[in-house]
Amino acid sequence: MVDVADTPDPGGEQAQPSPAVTGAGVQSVDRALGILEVLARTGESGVTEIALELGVHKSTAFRLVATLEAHRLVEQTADRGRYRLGVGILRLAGATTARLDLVQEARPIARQLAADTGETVNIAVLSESSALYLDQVAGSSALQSHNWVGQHIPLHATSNGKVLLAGLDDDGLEAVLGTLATYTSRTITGLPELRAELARVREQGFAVAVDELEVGLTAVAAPIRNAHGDVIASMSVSGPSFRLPEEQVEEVVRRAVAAAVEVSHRLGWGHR
Amino acid sequence: MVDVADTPDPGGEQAQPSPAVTGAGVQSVDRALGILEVLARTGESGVTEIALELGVHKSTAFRLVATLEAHRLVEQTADRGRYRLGVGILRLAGATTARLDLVQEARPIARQLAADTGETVNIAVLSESSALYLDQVAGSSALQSHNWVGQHIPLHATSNGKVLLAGLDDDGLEAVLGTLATYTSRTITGLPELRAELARVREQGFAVAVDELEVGLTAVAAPIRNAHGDVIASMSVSGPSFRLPEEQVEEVVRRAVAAAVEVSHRLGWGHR
DNA sequence: AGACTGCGTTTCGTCAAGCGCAACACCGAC
DNA sequence: GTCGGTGTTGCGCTTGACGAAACGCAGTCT
Repeated sequence: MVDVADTPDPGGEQAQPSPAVTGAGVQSVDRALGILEVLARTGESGVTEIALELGVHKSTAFRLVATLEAHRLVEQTADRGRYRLGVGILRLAGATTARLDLVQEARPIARQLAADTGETVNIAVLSESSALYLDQVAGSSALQSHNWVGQHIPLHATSNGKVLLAGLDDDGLEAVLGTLATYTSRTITGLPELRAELARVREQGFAVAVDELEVGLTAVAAPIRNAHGDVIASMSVSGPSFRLPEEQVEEVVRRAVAAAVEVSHRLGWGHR
Repeated sequence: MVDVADTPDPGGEQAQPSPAVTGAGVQSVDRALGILEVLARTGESGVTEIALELGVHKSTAFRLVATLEAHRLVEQTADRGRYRLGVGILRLAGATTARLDLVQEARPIARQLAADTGETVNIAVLSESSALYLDQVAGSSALQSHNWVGQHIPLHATSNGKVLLAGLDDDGLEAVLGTLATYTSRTITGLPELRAELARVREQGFAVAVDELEVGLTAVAAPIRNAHGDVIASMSVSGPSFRLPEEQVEEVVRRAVAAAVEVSHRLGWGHR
């Protein structure tokens, strides 16, 4: 057919081989997924707002959103309203965690641990330079308490994070650690101090964080290992500091370590 | 050519048993989301398999998968391996659950249930070896029972409690159960009888309690589940026994179960 | 060993699918 | 009323996505 190259290639203007900053493959899909991320960040947005954020036209954003809506990944608040993430995400997330034998094996034990201690139990893995929470079992009260699943948490200021860091070698540590942000007066911000703390964690087989991420929040964590002995995840018990005084932390640590060991066994660690 | 979405029809797109993509919208996005659904169903698939399932060419499927991978929504098992859902899904889910509150999602449905039955509706969760009532919607009748919100109620003598217990495994059951106090002559006090009753509850998907906590008080309850299928709460309809004769209980049970299922769906429970 | 078959991956020319534009319906505020 | 804002919808044009075929690599059968 006609070669309507109105804008001919101006001489040697090679197309940049990697023009896409976002690592784009299929662009419309890329944009659609961008919409999901925008909604995850903002919680709720209108079509115009989304279009602005993505740098595309309103109508484009609308069509993408409509497609996402057909799959229940987003939903609109009113008949003529803004959009937010929908339940389809949750169904996919359920399938994601169901697939992870880690979560499968850990869940009953986590539940038992939560029942024994009366506090919230979390399971986290290392992901993209932070701790990603895979699963959570609420403790005594407040099943509606804040859900951390899917959240990214700083590594140096949490018991889970310290356990995960302690499982890395020096190279891995350097690759993962960024700047050590300060959250409270007790947050470990110096690299030497952190290394010392990690050595202690490695030696004693658990980590404790009191008021390091948030004042009044105490957490203990223990490593979960795979068949090779690598630390692949961390299991934590956390609650308000007043409910977890020092003498009780010992008992909680004992239970948490035992639970983590049990999960590790189920994953094939130290068999026979 | 194909008319894109003659009518958006946001309601009737379910129950397409064939893996064929749902249709309307931006085609490539539609296919990409189809891939997510395929992976959610199969747990793990190769490019060729996905392409076959979607009815597209291998290369097309690959490009879509690669785009999804760039956003961490899928990941491949090995360097040259199959694909499965990734952690990006969990991050999105975190943003979704952040706004999902059990009480908030359940209240409109509970209100409808109360209106339909004319009786009081309660929502309870497991907390510290008893049932904690989170919310209550009064029925239409003048005869009101007192407000139970915030109260801790014995697990073995209420319909809500039995539903919550039925959601536990044996270990959890043992951890939670104390002594089975006697409230009326119909209270279940023997552990074997309770186990049998819980098995029945588990099988039929609801619980009934007549005069077990208090003479003259009848209640039915159905489980509310999260995305993993765990029983996280229980929704009950309760009223004076004389207003809930046996033949009417059937109808109330049907409504209560339907309401609980609806709430579960809003919380991401699959299985339409 | 070698041929063969399967996989995931890459390249490339073609064409229709998706894009931006602009107009639309609708709502609330000045 | 007008204006500015929203989400929504046709419509041509072109860009971006598609399918066919080739490629590199691992197993596996002969």
